[in-house]
Amino acid sequence: MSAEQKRADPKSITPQSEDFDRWYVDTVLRAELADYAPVRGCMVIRPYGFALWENVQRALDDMIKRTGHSNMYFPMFIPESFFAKEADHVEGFAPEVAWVTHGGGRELEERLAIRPTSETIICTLYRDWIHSWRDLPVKINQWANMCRWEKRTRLFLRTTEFLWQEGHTFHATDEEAGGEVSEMLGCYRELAEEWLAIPVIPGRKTESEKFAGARYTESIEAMMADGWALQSGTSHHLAQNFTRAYDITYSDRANTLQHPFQTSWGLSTRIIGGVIMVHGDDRGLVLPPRVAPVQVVVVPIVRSNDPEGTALVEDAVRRIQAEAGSSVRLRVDDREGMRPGEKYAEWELRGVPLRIVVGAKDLAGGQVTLVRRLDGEQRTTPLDGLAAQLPGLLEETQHALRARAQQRLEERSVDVASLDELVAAFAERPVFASGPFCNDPACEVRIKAAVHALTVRVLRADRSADGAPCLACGKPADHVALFARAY
RNA sequence: CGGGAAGUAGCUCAGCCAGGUUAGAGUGCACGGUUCGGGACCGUGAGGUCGCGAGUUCGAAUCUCGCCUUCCCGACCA
Repeated sequence: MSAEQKRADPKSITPQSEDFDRWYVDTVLRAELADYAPVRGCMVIRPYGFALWENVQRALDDMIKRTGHSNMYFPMFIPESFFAKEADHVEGFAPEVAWVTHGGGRELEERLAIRPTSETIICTLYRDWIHSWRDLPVKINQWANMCRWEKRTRLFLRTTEFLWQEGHTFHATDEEAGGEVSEMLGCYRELAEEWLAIPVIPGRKTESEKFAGARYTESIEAMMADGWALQSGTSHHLAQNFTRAYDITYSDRANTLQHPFQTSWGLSTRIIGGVIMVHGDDRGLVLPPRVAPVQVVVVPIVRSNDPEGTALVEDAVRRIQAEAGSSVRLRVDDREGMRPGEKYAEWELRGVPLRIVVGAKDLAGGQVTLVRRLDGEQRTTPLDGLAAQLPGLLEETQHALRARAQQRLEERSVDVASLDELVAAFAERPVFASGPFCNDPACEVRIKAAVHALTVRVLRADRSADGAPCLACGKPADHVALFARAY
C-alpha cells in the first residue's frame, strides 16, 4: 500500500519513517490518550491516557512518600506582589504567565498569576511556618495543574495547562539540600528506567538552560525513537535565592538567624509523551507493562452458529479471569459483532503488552494463543497454569522493552572530540553526542551554532572529561556534555 | 510571535478555480442477515449551522475581509 493510499485510509496511522511528528499525533488521538480542547494549546486527557498517568503518578507518589515527603496543596492563583520578589525568577517566567484580571464581575485590585510553578506562594506561606532549626527540614510535594503560555504547543510534550508534581523542600545546610536534589533526581531516574523502561542520562544543566532562580538544575534526558532528546524530570538547587528574597529565617541551635537552603523538583505529564515516543511503533503505542492500564487483553473467538464451541471458549475465559484474579490488569474483549482482527488491531494501537486469544481450535488441544505486543511474537501455550505465568511474562516484556530502548540509545550515541566531529555526527540523523566541554557560555553559543537546532542537554553526571580539550575552545574541560536536538 | 499548509458527517477527503435543485464518497455509527483464528460482506437507516463573523450578490461550501483552531518550518520556552 502506498503512502498516498494509507493517508486516505482513516484506519491507518502515519508510519514513523514517513513522518515521526505526524505518527505521534495520530497515535495519541487514535489510541484515545488525549484530544485537543477548544482552547488553544490545551488538551483533554481521555480516560485511557489518564489511567496511564495515574499509574505513573502512583509509582512516583510512592517514591516521594518513601523518601519522607508529605503531600499538600496550594492555590493556583498567585498575587502579583508575591510573584515579583525574586528577580531572575520573575524575568524567566514573565512571558509565559497568564493573569487573572477580573473576578466577581469586577476588575481585581491586584492581578493574580495562574501558577507557572509555585515557589513564590510556597515561600510566602513558609515564611510564617519556619521559625526554628526544629522546623527543618520541610519536605513537601503537591500534585497540581500548571499554566505556561507557550507559543508552540504539542500534545503532552508542551501544553498551555499541564499536570505535574512539584516537590519543595527547605533544609538547614547547603549540603543537605544538594543531597535532596540528587536523591529526587534519582527517583525520577528510577521511575523512568524501572517503571517506564526508558533509559536516561542524568546531569546538570548549563547556566542558560537552568531554572530561573536556581543555583543549578539537574535533569534526566531520554532519547526518543527519532533520536531527539526529551528532558523528562528536573531537580533544582535553589540555595538561598528564594529564602533571602522571601525573607524566610529560622533560629539555629546557636540562636542566630539563618536563611534555609531550598530545593524544588518536578515531573509532568510530558513523560507520557516520552513513553509514547520511546516505545511506540507503526501499529501505535507499546506500553511498559508496569504502567499499562490494561496489561493483558483476552479475545474470545466465538461463532454464533457454534454454541458448543462458544461455551467451551467462555468457560476457558472465565477460568483465566478467575485464576488471574487481581495479579494482572486483565480485560476480556467480548464485544459482539466485532471481528477478532479488528480487536487485535485496536489493542495493538492501544499498546496492551499481552494478548491471549481463546478459540475452540486451540482449546481442543487444551491450548490458547499468546501474542506479545513488543515484537508480535506469537505462540500457543497450555491453558493449564497460564494465569500464573502472566506476571512473569509481563516482567519479561518490561525488561525486553528496556533493553531495546537501551540498545537504541547506545547505537545512536557517539563521542566527539571536536566541532568537526560534532557536525559530522549529526550529518545523517539526530544522535546523542558527548564531548569535552568547558561550560563557558560563549562555547555553548558556538556549539549550538555548529549544528541546526542543537542544544547542550546536560553536563553528564556519569562522565568526566579529565582535562581533555573543550571541543569549542580547546581549553582543558571539566565536563563531558551531552549534545542533542531536543523536544 | 514570523513564514507555509489546512479546516465540508465521529474519521479521511471530494466539491470551490469558472456562485445556482434537497452538499457527496469511503470509513465509522445503529438495526437485520450471512459471517467469525488478522481491520469481512449484503441490505436498511441515522448523522452536516460546509471552523466563526461580517461583506458582495436575486442567490455563497464556492468570491472578499476579519477572527479562531490545528499541522509543518523558524524564533522562544519545560
